[in-house]
Amino acid sequence: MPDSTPSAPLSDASSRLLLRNQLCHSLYSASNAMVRAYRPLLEPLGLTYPQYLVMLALWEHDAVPIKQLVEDTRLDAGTLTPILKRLEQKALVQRRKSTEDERQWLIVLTDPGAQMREQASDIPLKLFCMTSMSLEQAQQLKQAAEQIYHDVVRRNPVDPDQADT
Amino acid sequence: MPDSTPSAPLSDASSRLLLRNQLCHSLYSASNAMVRAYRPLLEPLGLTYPQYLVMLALWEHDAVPIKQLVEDTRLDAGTLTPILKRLEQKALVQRRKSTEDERQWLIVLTDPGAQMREQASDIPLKLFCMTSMSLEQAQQLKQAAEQIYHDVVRRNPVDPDQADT
DNA sequence: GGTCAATACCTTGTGCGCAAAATAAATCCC
DNA sequence: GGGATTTATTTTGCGCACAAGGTATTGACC
Repeated sequence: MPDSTPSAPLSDASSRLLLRNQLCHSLYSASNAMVRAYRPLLEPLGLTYPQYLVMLALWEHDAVPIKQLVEDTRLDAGTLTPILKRLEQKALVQRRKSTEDERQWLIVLTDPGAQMREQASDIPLKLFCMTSMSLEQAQQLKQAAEQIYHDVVRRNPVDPDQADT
Repeated sequence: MPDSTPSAPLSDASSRLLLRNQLCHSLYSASNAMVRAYRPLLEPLGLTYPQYLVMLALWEHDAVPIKQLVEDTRLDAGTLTPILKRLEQKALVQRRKSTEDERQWLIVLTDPGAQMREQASDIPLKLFCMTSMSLEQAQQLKQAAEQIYHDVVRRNPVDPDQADT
């Protein structure tokens, strides 16, 4: 392996700046490619990938405040607002004002929204089958992605109070 | 581990639809968090993460046609056009018409663009230090991300002729 | 040498990501 | 109980992702 996998990709500044040594570039392009791969699978449902994430969250817990959707989907609140608006336009969800806290909106599945779960049930397997990964590899990759997520979120917290604890 | 890491996350449709079993969700949020983590590091250079990717590519090969930048950065051509326009506005690159093929533009670093490489040299290490990953873990994650990228790109090719070969 | 398809690149339109600022309701606190 | 602070959500503005469609140049083929 003369140069495709140098033994010390962090050894000097020059090799660190090589695109082929950039873990983040691999992560970034893999994520984008994955969203692209979802597109034809989600197209029959009329969903985008982030919209699908919201539906996944709602199929687990219906009638949840937006705050919890932010937490579960890891989407930004400012991103979620227009996504929910579009899901509402498609008659998949409804907004209901929380009774005990007038600031909160509860997001509720409509019947079509709840029924869509069936049509989506084979999507995860289909996407997994696009890859040549073993289940073990996939689990390992998931765990590594989780670790990097929590690491960099901890160091770039939304709430500065959580920094360096 | 009663339910946080079920032994068979692909066993039935119900558990496959759980957000916590979605490798793609981990990948997606890790990638987004990573880009967020780059922001404060790139802010002194006045670059976004995709712009930084282009600069990385140019620091390797100057005076390249856009077609090669598409390949190296894995960014879409339609995405690259406005990125290059912004880099040009910041006087980091210039466009030069190729002499042997009038369709091609060559992207050339300006002096400030080339000199920016020095200021960027410690960014990869800084980001790596935000994580708690070992070098081995990082290399493993990179390789897994590469695999998933090539797998799903092969199955969702830009050029249909490449499908299922 | 003139069509015709392929190639390189750009444009347009929609949706997302996210920082920063705004709004409005709840809570703290004296 | 009234003003200050916090919390839940929305808005605004900019940049990116990408599909679809357009333009112009090249090269292949007849």
